[in-house]
Amino acid sequence: MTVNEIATSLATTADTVRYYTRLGLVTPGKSGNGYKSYSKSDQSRLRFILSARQLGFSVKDITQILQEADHGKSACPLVRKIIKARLAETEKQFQDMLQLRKRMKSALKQWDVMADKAPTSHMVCHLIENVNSSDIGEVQDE
Amino acid sequence: MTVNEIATSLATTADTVRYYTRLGLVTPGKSGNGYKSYSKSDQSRLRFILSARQLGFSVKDITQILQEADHGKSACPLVRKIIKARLAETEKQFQDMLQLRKRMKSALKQWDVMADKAPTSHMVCHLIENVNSSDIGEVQDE
DNA sequence: CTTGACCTGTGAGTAAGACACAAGTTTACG
DNA sequence: CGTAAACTTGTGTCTTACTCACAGGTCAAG
Repeated sequence: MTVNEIATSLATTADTVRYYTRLGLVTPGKSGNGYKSYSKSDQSRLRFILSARQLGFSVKDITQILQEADHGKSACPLVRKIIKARLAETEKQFQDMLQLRKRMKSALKQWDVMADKAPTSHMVCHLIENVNSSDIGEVQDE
Repeated sequence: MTVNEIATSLATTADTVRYYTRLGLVTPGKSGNGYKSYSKSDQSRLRFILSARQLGFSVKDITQILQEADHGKSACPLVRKIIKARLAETEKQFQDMLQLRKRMKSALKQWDVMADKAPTSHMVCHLIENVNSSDIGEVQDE
């Protein structure tokens, strides 16, 4: 299969397949014309990669996992370990994003009743500089 | 003030201040020794930048806003416009992250009762390849 | 034989800094 | 006064996971 064929068969883009190929995660053969030729097992491998990405594994994680598997070891213990770390990260990012969303919504609300003003030397935009962080629920240190 | 002084006064890092300086968002003077010298108004400007970042504005957004303000125009209309766009983006990312978290949690749960297996030519790690995506679509949080 | 659609590899661009490095400067101390 | 530690400077590279651009090779149709 050519790049485009395999990409569409996996519902991804040719560029993405080329990217993983470039990193050496898949190693297609060459057909007579010099084009890369992807086999069924390349397809399995790519399917694995795409599934793992969907689960929040980084490409680096996947590289590691694939290396284990290529040495004949079971990658499962590593997979279990990594996903726990990634889940914790995602949880953190999730909370951060929740906070950000809260700040943004609160700001928009406050701004509804505020006028536009011209900038001064010590204030660029009073909307931003005067955002009421106690409303926003932000915790300042010191 | 030196880079470190202003950075700590704003609870950020010297590298971040240098980054914004590099982009030309602040233009400190030089003191005799060639070190950059940040003034009170540089400090105001940096405070504005950091506040805007906290509200989800990109550095590019901020560059634009600062340009308006430097031409003496009120940046408020632009600020209002941009934050709406950013809030929509954040909302999208938030939903995406919610989905990801759901997938991750569901996978972890499924894997609890699954054994480790060695890889085969058509399967790298059955944990990932056998994740039941229909389950994933309907899992509830608890 | 030409046209246009496909393919190739490589190089650069993205966001927002973090980190490295060589070199100049200031401060403290013996 | 010498020097070593602890600062500072600019510049350049690294990160993620692709995405796009480019110059050129290959192939099927007319």
